[in-house]
Amino acid sequence: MPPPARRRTSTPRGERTRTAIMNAAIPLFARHGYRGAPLAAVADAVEMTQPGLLHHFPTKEHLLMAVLRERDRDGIRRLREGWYDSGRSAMHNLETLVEYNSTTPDLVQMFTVLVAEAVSAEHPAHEFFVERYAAMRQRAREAVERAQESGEFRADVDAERIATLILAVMDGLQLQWLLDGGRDMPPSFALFVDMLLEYLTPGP
Amino acid sequence: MPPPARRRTSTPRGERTRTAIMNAAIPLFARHGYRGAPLAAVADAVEMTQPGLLHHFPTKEHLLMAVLRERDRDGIRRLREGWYDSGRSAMHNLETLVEYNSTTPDLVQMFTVLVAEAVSAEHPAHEFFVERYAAMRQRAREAVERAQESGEFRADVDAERIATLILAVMDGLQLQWLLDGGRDMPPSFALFVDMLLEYLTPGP
DNA sequence: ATTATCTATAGATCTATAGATAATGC
DNA sequence: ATTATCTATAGATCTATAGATAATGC
Repeated sequence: MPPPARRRTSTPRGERTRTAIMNAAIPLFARHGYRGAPLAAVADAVEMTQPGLLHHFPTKEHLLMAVLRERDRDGIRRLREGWYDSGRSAMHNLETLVEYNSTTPDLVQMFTVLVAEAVSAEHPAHEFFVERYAAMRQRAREAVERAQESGEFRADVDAERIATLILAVMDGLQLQWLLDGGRDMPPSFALFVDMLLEYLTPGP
Repeated sequence: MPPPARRRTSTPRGERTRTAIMNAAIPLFARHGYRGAPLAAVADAVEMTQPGLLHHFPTKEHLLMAVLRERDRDGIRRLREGWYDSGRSAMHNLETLVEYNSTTPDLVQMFTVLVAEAVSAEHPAHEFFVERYAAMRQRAREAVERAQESGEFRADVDAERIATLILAVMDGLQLQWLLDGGRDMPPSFALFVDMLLEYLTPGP
């Protein structure tokens, strides 16, 4: 006999509620972090009781991971096209991503706050973020390496370090942007890309 | 009649205890954030009871702010010399700072975790970090501007944006370093400084 | 019949206060 | 005398469970 199904089947209504709960959780995790956001606040935001919410996500940790995985999938989709055409187009893609990010402050804040919280190995999302960063770095590294192989970028620079720098600039700009509403991200990132392309372009 | 003194006078013994408490708080705020670190854990670490601790810092918030201000003063002291000699020496100073930071992971982690928590305007350290970043950015901007005025750096780049980038790279590298123990910060930062100096050096 | 939601609540934390005792310093 | 520390505890949260009721779908 097969083991009992782990997840209860769910109706269309249930699916809608799950989605609403995840969307409501984003600004709350963003503002208060995982530890600081009470489940009851998420439940309130979708006008239901806290035990009602737990019918859809058996624990707070399940809710957290569901939100992270769902939103991460979205972000990855956004990087698909044009990523490998050339080094320049990959960098251009990143600029587009940064512009998009600057239109979704809640999402950016949630990821910024949660990754910092998750630096600690005990945090439920620690593994998730370790893997997420490794994957993003590898993706960026591959783009740089291809451009190096084609001769578009100079080959005497460590592609992994460039990848690390690119992620660092994106994260660091997000932090300053969140901390001080006025600060604009895209032009600062564009300046970095400018620097990077000049640096990586082979001398004449 | 003068109003009663706000802070109780304190003996040498009291001062020692205060210092011990602040030092014990650093790794705990680093690992669990402000909200996640119970006062009782800090008290345990210095082998005293939680109400005993509150004799020295009237509230948890007072402890947080005392630790932040104390450690910030330290960091600023470390940037004084050579900062203004030239653009290159300022950048070299930053490399030294990054190298120093890589020897104090607890401090780096505390600042990284707390600034993210403090992005939210309700956080008790929000104002502190907003001001801290504004001050650091201004300091970096001034160094770039002086190098531009002396002709060492090209003058057609916005010094404020360069300053923003420098802070972003430092923060972003710290995050990846904390998340993935192995990642080395100083060489990545050195690569960035290399790029930056090449970019800012006036053409021949 | 099954899923969705609610009320009630146990059990675990956590900050801060009240009030007593122990240690220290003029 | 004053500061430092302790015991005891009130009061506020917060997660998760038990068990009942309401709504939905074959």
